[in-house]
Amino acid sequence: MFLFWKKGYEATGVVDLEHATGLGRQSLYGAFGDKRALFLRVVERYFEQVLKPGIELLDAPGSARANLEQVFRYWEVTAEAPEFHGCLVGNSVPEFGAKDREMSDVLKRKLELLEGAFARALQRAKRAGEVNANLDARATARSLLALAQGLAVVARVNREPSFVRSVVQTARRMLD
Amino acid sequence: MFLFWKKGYEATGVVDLEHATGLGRQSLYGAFGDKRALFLRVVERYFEQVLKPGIELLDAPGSARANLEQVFRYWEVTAEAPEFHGCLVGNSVPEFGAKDREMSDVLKRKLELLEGAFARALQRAKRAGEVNANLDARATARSLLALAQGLAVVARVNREPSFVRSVVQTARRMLD
DNA sequence: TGAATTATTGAACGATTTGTCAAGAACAGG
DNA sequence: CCTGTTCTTGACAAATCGTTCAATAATTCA
Repeated sequence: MFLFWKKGYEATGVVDLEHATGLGRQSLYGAFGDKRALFLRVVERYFEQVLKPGIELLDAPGSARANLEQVFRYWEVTAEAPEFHGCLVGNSVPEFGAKDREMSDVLKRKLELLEGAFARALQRAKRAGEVNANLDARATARSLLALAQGLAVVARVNREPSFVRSVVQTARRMLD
Repeated sequence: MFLFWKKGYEATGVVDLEHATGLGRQSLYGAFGDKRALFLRVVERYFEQVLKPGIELLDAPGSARANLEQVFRYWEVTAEAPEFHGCLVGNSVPEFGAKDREMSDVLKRKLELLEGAFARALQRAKRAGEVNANLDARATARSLLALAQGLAVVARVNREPSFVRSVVQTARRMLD
């Protein structure tokens, strides 16, 4: 998973995958079919291990606003980490967007699930009076998604921690 | 330029470049050196033709707030266009981020120039009382950059015009 | 016009790509 | 212990990658 995450789909060769997994070639192809199918599994794995915990955190009972704040803090610690490779889903969008509609749809669905979780948390925070009452939950959820994806892209080249903090600060301001 | 923009660096072969430019192979290599050098030229060209006009628009005299609004409208029309391929710079970040620091620095500089233009416009709008007086120009500029890059990524798979409009609406709200 | 330089063309290069084949190792059940 | 199945290993095949070579065409300049 980390190979695809770090280097992207095309730049990762099957020989790299062999070294990373320890499996031989025939085992890889026997188990997954081909490279593309393996990548699909990796996307699912990435969603389960990275995005889904965030979604569950947003849906966790208690203060939705506090949940959102925790997600923002998660953005900070990951994007400031010395080895940050953005979001596997977002990284893959440009790579498949022009030539693989099915893959694009898979990626799109993952982003939609994240957007939905943001929207639910915002709606819940709104009802609890934890965020601005005039806030458009749907539009804000979409913007938080875009902000996160943009942060994932820009923070890969701009390594200043202050950059990440500026963006996260704005994310917080969006709720008030 | 459009080939790299649409398909990315690795996915674009030199045979594609021949067909796109009409030039023969030796001519391409004689004129640019190699594929990577050609891509560097393409990035410069993209900056001149796409990003720089936006920067100049932000720096244009008159109402800075109006200039910002015009940029937001530009986001809308481009991201909603039937053939939208995101931002060449942002698309390239994941592709080079893990293996080509020099290229990453080039991409980083392009994003910084955009961020700087946002910051100047925001500062100017602040002095003119066209935006919230408590606004942190630097942080907001960084966030507008991230929002734009995120929009460029997500809007490639989520083709609903309402998505783009939601994000742009939030960008406007960030100024108040 | 003639000679020298530049530009273009098609073929070929070596390296690397994904995917497959076939032989051998480990293991299962009877 | 022997046979049949599964798994692993390395080599191989076909295609494509970026790049270069060699020959031809075009152009420039005296």
